[in-house]
Amino acid sequence: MAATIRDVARLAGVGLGTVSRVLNDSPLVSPATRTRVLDAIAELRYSPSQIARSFSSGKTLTVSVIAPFFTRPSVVERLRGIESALHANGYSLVVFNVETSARRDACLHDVSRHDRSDGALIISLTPRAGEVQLLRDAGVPVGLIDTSAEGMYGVCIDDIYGGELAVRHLLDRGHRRIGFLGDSEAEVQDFNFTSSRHRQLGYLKALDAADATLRPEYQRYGVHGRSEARLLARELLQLPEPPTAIFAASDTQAMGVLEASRDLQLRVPEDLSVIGFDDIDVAEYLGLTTVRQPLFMSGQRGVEILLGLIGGEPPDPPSQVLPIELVARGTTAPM
Amino acid sequence: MAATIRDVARLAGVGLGTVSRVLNDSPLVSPATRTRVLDAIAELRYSPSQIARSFSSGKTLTVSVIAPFFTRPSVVERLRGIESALHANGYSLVVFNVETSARRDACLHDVSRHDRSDGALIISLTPRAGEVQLLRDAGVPVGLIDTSAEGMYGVCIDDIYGGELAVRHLLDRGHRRIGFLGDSEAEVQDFNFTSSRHRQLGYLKALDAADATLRPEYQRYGVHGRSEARLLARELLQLPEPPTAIFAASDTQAMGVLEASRDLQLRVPEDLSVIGFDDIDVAEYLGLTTVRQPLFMSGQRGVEILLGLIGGEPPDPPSQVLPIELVARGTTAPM
DNA sequence: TGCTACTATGGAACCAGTTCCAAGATTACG
DNA sequence: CGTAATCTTGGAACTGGTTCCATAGTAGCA
Repeated sequence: MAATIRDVARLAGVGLGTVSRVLNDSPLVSPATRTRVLDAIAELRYSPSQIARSFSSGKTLTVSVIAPFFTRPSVVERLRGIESALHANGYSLVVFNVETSARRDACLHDVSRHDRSDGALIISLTPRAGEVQLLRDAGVPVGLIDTSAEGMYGVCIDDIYGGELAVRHLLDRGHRRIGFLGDSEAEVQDFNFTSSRHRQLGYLKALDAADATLRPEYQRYGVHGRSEARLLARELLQLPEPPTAIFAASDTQAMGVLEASRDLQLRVPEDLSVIGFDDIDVAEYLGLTTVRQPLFMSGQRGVEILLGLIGGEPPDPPSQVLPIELVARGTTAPM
Repeated sequence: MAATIRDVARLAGVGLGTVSRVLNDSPLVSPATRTRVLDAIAELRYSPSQIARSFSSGKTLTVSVIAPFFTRPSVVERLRGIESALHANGYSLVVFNVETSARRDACLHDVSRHDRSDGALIISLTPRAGEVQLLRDAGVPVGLIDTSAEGMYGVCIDDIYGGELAVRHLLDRGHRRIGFLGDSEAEVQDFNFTSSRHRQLGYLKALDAADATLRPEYQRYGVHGRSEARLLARELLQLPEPPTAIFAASDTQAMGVLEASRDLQLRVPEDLSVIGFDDIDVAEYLGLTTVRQPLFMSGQRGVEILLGLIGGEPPDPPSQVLPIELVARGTTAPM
């Protein structure tokens, strides 16, 4: 049986409280006593029970992270930022991977039960009005990453502006027939993802500002993934009057577009310009032009915000907007 | 203030034990009483404190996962398998990302403090003899994934055989000048990674069996990563008598080799055959020939083993070896 | 009817820490 | 030297569950 704080107290010949004080680095212990206690701790190879500690103090030093499809490169990179910042602050992270809408709802609901963790970070999933209310009522500290919601705190980017940035890059190079490829309606609804839609809004806005004709058939939606995007892109490229450039709502989907152009023997960027979003690791390898967002940093900032909330300080401003930038590589060219 | 089990007992007009029994689905409660308790629970919107529960029962329903470089695609895929299996069994996972040897040692040591979790899964990091002893003494259930150690339990693959498989594939296609590209000595030492070395042993074994001359200059080592591999591959390919095929110890490193051949205007597979290891997601996209190992399944199996251990049943056999297979794609061809 | 066996229930004790109050020891200072 | 202020210290009470023992109630059976 492992030693308890009482065993230590007995061996050191001091009281319970004194041992607790030593453990918590309280200044209210004389050096001599402290030494005696530390010796006893070493002798008994005592290590305090974290569970008992959490139980009595009410702090778990743990944060829950709800991440949709955590194998997606962009999500992984955010998680790395989160882990790094949490670890630096002595916190652990519990990961919940959301791959179905049922799990999404369950996770958001469970978070409000405020138990095993001191707070939660939610990646990319936008809480609906009712859920926001639930979370607020429960009083759980929550930080949003890659999304925002009325009355909640977090970090995000301006996806609309990002979409504009991408499409303006294409317009500037003389493209007028520009396709868009984004997430399926079902996915957007089920998970309440917002970024694909916002990026599309930016696309529409940029086209509008340039007086380019909008063609509904140039906008395609499919389940997020390379192979789905490949099929959609093939459809786009086989239209009677195919687009000369395609803006994919994510780098992963842009990879599907590249595959499709390979399938159809189209050269990129000579016959087709392709631009993605996120600047995930492989984008550089592929020479993919894309809109870069600070993924790692989003995780770090999310943690800062959340730890602030846990400490009782609401961040100001409530929602930080991180900078994004266009990274021009080899998959886009003038017409 | 949240309601406690005592509030529920009072409202339902029953004893503490009875409420606890209802919560734990004990059959020793009459239907009428159960209903009364459930009503009280609903009325108070009571939800049991997980921490208190863990504290008093000694079970945390949580598992720690120690993962080196958890952004590497292969690791992420294993994590997904782990999360999926843990969630199916009502467990949560706490992730520790190891990116330095100091953290590796700290994590392995912390696990033995058996506290916040019921057990641990260790990915790819082989415990050293002293660490094995420490873990055994601490009595913490531990499952190893992608590695094995004397007296410990887990799942792995036969990396030596995998290396042979890869090299035989090249030999069969007439290649005799075959390079190998693996992890740096420093990395292997610091983290005690074994797979790169084992794959190299398979490489040596296959070459030996084929009476192909071994050339020390054909074997290069560098920090795991695409750009490092790219540099090493460039060195290999600029030798007076360059290899006609390269076996990279991982798909990520194989991508570096592909970059290097692009740099040097070498066509793959016409001028150079390239084979990787793991069959990560992008391998298919790149048409990379590789040795596939069941990553997702390794996570699942690891969880099965660990939960068995937690339940008191040592797995038989102690170490499972998962099947691997060669996936021939477009980056390898006959000379 | 009386005795046994089993079901249902209440609640004290326990898990291992933290917190805080009371009290003893020591120091400062007039 | 006495008194107040400050520093140390001990330990009871508390956190919110689970467990288990004692007991009341009930059914079964001769």
